[in-house]
Amino acid sequence: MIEARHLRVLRAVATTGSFSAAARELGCTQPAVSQQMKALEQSTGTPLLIRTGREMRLTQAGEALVRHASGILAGLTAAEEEVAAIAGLRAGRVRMVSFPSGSSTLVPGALARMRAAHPGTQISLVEAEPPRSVELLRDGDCEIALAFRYPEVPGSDPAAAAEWDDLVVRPLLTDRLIGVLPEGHRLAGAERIGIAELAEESWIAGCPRCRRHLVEVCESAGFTPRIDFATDDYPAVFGLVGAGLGVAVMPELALETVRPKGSVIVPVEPVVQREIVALTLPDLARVPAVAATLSELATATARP
Amino acid sequence: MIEARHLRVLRAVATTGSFSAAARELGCTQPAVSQQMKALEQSTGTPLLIRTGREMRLTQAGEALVRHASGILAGLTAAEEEVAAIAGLRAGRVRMVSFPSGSSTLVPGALARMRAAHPGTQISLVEAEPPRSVELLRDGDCEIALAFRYPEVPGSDPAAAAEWDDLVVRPLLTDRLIGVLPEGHRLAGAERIGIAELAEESWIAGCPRCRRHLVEVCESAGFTPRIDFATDDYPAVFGLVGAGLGVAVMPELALETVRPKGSVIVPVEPVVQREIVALTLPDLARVPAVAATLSELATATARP
DNA sequence: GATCACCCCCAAGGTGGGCTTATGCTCGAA
DNA sequence: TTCGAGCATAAGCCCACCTTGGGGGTGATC
Repeated sequence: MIEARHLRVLRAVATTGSFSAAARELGCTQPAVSQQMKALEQSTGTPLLIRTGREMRLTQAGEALVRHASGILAGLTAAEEEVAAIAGLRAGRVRMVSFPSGSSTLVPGALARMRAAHPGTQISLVEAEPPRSVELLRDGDCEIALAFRYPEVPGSDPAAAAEWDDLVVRPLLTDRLIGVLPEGHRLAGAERIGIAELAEESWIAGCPRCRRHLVEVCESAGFTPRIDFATDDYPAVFGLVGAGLGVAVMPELALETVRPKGSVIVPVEPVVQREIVALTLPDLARVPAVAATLSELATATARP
Repeated sequence: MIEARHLRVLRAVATTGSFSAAARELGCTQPAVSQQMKALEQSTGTPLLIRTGREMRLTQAGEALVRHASGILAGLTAAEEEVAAIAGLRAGRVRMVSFPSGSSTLVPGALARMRAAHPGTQISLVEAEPPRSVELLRDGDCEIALAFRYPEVPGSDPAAAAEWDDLVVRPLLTDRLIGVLPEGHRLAGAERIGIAELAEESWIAGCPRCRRHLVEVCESAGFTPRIDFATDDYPAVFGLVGAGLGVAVMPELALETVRPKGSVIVPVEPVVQREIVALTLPDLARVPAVAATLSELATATARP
């Protein structure tokens, strides 16, 4: 087995013409060069150098090795350079998956800053809801998944909390849920309302996880919500509420891109928060481009 | 510094998909693979593998390394193969230099056997007299030099004996010198003649070294030969002797290709022998193709 | 749902190789 | 002839690698 280190030494000996000069060029002592060449000749089984006292010449086998050495060492340095480019953020690809209201608000700024800071990196974004996005992450189809989670409601199934225990969970910000009522609702003018006050209302729920959490919160408040509609399209929620078909709770973050029409928003008690997090795999968290993107996401969402 | 061994392991991990399978393929234990990959990741400074519990995937940097690995490892195996071909006598070049009467007699058979036994080798031959041929050898312009030497005459300069003390000297055969007389010479019918009987003759000498030795031998026999002609062309020697211009001594080997015409050959006393040897450099003597050629020369000249 | 098999990581021990320093030898130049 | 340069060798130290043994986790199977 020829080692690349041996080829490097052999090439230095061939170009400089002596062991001592090669040692100086390689930054080691002359016996080190001497021993390496002896080891290389032993591993190849044939002499590579001719020591004539006057000068150091190559045998035919030595010439063959030197001829191959340039290509091999060039390949090695090219590989090192490419890896170093990825490690040094001069290259690298980050595929991000985000849930809809996150991609429209949190992500763009972070991506723009990432591109500006590290022009060589390629950041892509697709949208997917949390269960699917985590699946993409685990399957290797993305590097970062933006997801959200609700605080655990006492008495509910604790399985959800362990859902991401093998992932790196990086909290980005907490998003408060607010109530959405029709404009003419009896509580539309209230400063804040208790969620139990909406026990008799018809409810419009969001995605399955949001819906599940809504039920848990309502049940801990003493009632089971009557859910007539379920959609994770926020403009549709506003439309349904505005049409008087029910009430809803909605992440405050959604309001940054969707304007209520025919409905009013009211803070609800108890304060329900969802936490928006970035998820990645432990190994990926150490990939420079991924780490940098996570940092950009964190700073982009840091609001004092 | 990326090492070829690491690339080999990484490629095995990438193709097999697990450390254990790679270890089986490489013939080592699984912790060895694990440690090698850790070392490689540490030397590159970035994760290369994603351990998801289920399967082992490559990061982008890992993919880049594997992509380069094939070329690098192919280059290494190609280099090993070429060197192995030279070491295994499936390739290799031997440039031989011989003095004229050697090349016409000793060499052809040895070269033919060499070609037959190792068809991949390339044997070439050029002619040069000993001082020049040794120079070619020392300058790296040939691998084997055929030369001859005379036994040291007591009282003469011992420098000649040390001329080749840094070379590998492989004796091939000893060549007896015989006297050449004109057909009508008074001693032409003798069974053998003492060299002192030719003290008053006119002499025809050969190459400078032959001439020098002739003088030494004659002087130890009590006379100084009168040398009127000097040529190392044996047919010319026969011509000169046949024309009655003098007497000569000549290697018996020369008679194999040159037929005397107008002259007779007579053994002389004391028996003067020259030793024909193959010379090479110590390092070259260990080159397989050179060693094989030397063996062929030795067996070709072994006469029971 | 429990067990089994597989796979990976970690720690410890032993062995081997590589580098360095120091020394001797040879060769070529002044 | 002396001096400097260069290579080889030996001894010693240190690091790196490999192996063995044990533990934790996961997925499949009964």
